[in-house]
Amino acid sequence: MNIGEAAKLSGVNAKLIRHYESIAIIPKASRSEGGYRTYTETDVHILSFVKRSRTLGFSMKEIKKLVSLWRNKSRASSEVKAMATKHVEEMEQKILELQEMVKTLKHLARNCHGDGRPDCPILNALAK
Amino acid sequence: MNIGEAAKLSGVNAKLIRHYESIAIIPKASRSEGGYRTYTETDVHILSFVKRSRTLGFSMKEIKKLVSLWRNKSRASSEVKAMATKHVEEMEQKILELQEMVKTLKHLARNCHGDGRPDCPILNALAK
DNA sequence: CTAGACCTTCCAGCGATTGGAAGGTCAATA
DNA sequence: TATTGACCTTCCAATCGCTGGAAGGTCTAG
Repeated sequence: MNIGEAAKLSGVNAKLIRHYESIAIIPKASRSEGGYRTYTETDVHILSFVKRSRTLGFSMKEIKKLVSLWRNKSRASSEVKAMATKHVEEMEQKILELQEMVKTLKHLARNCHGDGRPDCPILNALAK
Repeated sequence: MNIGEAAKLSGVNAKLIRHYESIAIIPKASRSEGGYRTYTETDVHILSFVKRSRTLGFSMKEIKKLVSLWRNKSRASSEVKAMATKHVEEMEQKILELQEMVKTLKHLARNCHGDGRPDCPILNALAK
């Protein structure tokens, strides 16, 4: 199948598929006589894998590793689990940071009358 | 004062100060005879403002607006409050997404024995 | 007078896309 | 058969918020 159909089936758009190939996330597609990239079910499978990994917030670097672990039959689970755990920790940290920001801003917004009057507590606080 | 001292006082490094000037977040600094940028207390104040706004996760575009609102005496609080509220909503959305990812990955990791054995549930799930 | 600490501009890269331009290929219809 | 138009190709540029380096100018202390 051509890139368009692979895109449709995997949910990864054609532009991005080419990009993933260029940064070696996925193997180089074979080509038709006319120079079109051709894809198999397996390729679509890999693309779906990449997409789902992105959905879970893994970086492309991590995904590259995950894909290679997945493509290798060995599939040593220890490394994968370590990556997942580390990633979870990073996301939990990020959540804490965001929650802190939300808390601060909500507090500031509560004290801001939010009308045309000057003297906005939010700005005052930012200026500290 | 020179850029180095302004950096020290504001907590924004010199490179970034120049960058902020180049994208018009802060006004163009006046120059000494030798061509060095010179800063006042007020400039440092603005830089701190920018830094604190970044800490709270505002985008540079938003900060540009916030700085101009802050520099204008009028300081209509309605606009600021709206920005803050919108930003809070976006962050809360992001938190939900991250929590969803964490939940999924934690679930997967729990079922992964994490040793040398092949057949890793995390990879299997990603491949769906 | 010279060392070295500071400053200047410019250019290039990160990560993960997305967009556009300029052109080649393929399948169906006039 | 010719032509349309959907699809494909490559390459280059932009996004965002920095960060780094190179090559050079300025300032101050010894």
